[in-house]
Amino acid sequence: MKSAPKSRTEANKADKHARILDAATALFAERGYAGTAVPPVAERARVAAGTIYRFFDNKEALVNAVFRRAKQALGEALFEGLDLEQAPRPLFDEFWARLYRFAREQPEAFRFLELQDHHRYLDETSRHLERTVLAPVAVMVLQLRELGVFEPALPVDVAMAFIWGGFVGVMKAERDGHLEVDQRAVDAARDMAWRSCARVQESP
Amino acid sequence: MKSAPKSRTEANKADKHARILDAATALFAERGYAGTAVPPVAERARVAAGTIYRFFDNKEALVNAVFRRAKQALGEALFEGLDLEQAPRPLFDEFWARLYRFAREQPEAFRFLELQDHHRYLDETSRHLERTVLAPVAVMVLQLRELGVFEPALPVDVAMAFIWGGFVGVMKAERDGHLEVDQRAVDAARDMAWRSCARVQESP
Amino acid sequence: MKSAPKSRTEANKADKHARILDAATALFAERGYAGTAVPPVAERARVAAGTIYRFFDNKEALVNAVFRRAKQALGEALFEGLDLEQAPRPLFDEFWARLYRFAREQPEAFRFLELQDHHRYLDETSRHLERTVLAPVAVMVLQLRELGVFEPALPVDVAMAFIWGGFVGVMKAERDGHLEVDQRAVDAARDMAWRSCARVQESP
Amino acid sequence: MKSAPKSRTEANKADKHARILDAATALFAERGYAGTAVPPVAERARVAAGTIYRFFDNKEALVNAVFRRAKQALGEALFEGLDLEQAPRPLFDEFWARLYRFAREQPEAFRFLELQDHHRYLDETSRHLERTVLAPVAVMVLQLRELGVFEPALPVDVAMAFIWGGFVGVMKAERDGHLEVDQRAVDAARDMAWRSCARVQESP
DNA sequence: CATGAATGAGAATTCATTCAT
DNA sequence: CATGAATGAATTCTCATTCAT
Repeated sequence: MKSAPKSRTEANKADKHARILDAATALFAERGYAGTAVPPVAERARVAAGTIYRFFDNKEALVNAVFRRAKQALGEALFEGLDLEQAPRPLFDEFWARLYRFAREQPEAFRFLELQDHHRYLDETSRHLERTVLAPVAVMVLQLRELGVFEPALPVDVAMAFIWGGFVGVMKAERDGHLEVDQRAVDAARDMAWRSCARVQESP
Repeated sequence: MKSAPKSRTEANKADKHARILDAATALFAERGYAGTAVPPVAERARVAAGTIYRFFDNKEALVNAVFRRAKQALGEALFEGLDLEQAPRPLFDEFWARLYRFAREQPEAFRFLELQDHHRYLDETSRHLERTVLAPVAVMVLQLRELGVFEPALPVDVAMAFIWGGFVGVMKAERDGHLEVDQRAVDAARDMAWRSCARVQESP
Repeated sequence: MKSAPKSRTEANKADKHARILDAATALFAERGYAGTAVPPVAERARVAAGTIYRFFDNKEALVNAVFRRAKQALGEALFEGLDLEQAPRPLFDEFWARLYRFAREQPEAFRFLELQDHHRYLDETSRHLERTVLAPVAVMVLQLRELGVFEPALPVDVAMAFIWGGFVGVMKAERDGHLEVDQRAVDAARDMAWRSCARVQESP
Repeated sequence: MKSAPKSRTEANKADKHARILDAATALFAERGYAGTAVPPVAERARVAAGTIYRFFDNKEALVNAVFRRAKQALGEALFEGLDLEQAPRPLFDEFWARLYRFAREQPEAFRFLELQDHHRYLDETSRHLERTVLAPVAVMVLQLRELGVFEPALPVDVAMAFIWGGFVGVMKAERDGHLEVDQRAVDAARDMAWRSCARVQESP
């Protein structure tokens, strides 16, 4: 539990840090890492350009910080307080709802995470986070397969990549104007995701 | 079929044009649009930097040309000579095989198309192409739905976005080292894609 | 003799002032004026960056203060309590020993004084000091010349410049790794300096 | 032997390279390395700022190039065509005259070489040059000592450092306004240098 | 007074584009 | 036409100085 803000100064400092990350997330999401200059980030964060370098060693450190915060936020949005004891389908539905909520509530972080032009600038810590944050999904998929709910031959890694990609594809299609993602569309995508994994009923 | 080369000069010219597009595709795919400088493109294409500007007005025109060629190549790879009269599942399997072959044979074009940091630089012609190239897929999905092979409630646009996204997700996972895409994985992904759309068998 | 410290506060203040000058001398000596940033000076002096500006108007004023203190320390080291009544050679030897002691005991001040990249920032007072501190040496040289110990045709200003330069050259050669300055080397240099001025014995 | 200029373009290129080195030498000599910004160098060389980076990787590479050219020019000025068979004193006088001519004809290179604030940026090649260029002087001093012209106890390295330092001290005193270096002064300094090394005549 | 976070002008460097050859 | 050296605006980053706390 965070204690009350220590002082105006410290609160302010944390604030600036967050404002810089917010601004960078939004601009990186919009224009890509290489396409974003530092001064616009500063301007959006309402700080001077030099201030960014008080918080981050360089642009690369900044993009790593943005990445980590976004990835961690995703992990929390997906798993914090998630009741793993539910029945498979309700569990899957809640997972999907959380995914969608994240994409809606933190669209910039979500979009940033899909982007790829910063991948070459991620350091080892970030790459490690990349690998771990979605690990619980792997466990879920594995269990559902063991339970006979999912296809027995379903490769876990392929399933995760396919479903995540499918969700991203739907959100991207919306951004590109090919699609409007309303509740009906989200539900349709969720059902596709489910069916893509679910064990096919044998006709008796 | 292309007509015979008019003259050594013209052949040479066409060659340079292609080399520039090849080089730009590869570098854009690797580093993103903003992350790629023009001189390295020239070097890789074995032409002088100035020569690029004889063929393309500026870097933006170049990326549009790259995009169009890649998108068109995708369209051709997917649909050229495709026998639409096949039974649904074989048709789907062939479609998937073609998709995979494109990703393997033209990895740079494929990767470039997934990238997003050039989207803001695409002109109207390119955006139009974006919308039309995959239109035949929409037709396919629609027909399969009408035939009762696909879920009757399946929204065509969501289905396309989801499946394309799923495929991209799998290929991306491979590039990110999360996955090795061998024939088994491709088939697994294909089956997921099919199941995600296929009408669920009612237990009688 | 300094009067007793007025109060804890004032003593503290004088202390900070001295620490800042020490830090600045060391860093200017090491990296040059333009190559030294102010914050590292503050850090080394264990004060805040802003504090430096309570004592000195700006970086230029700081370097002038550093220069004056160093130059004055040199003057004191060379002449304080020097017995001018000694015979010429012992006097010269003591002068040389003092010079060497200064270079060893206050290496940073000594090195700073040789450096030249701050000269353009010196103000009139500093430049005046530059001219006066070594004035006693001129007197010494002049007297020795009058006494017939030094060459009658020896130009005083050339002699001073040459000998000072020679000493600096030897210390610099040590810093550059061309030379190790032990007692033997110091003595050799002293003898060179003496001979360079001393009246040549006519062979009878 | 250099062949005639290959083409206007190549001549121009070599020209720019030289102009940049000239400008950098002058400005580094005047303001020091850290005190000199790149654009003024470009302006003085009548090229664009970016052009400097076509010839030199960065400012550090530039200062190394400046150093090498200056040091080599010094070596050539001192030793090219020098008749080592002359009698000791004439040889020494010619050496001194060459030293003085270099200081007068290439004052910026000479002053640059005395400066110290670029030493930390010199690379191994430059440092090596530093050590080798004046090696012939060591040989000269050694021989004169063997011949009994110089003091038998004279340490060669100290002698070189002292004499070089003495000469530099005289030229620096002129620049600082303490002295006017005319022929009489140069000769006086030369005689000091000679005496500083020469074997003292024993009174019989 | 002392602090040190913040500033923003200015530094080094890159790169899209031009143009003399 | 093709070239690639040259350009200079724009980019990343630094640092002397200020000022709220």
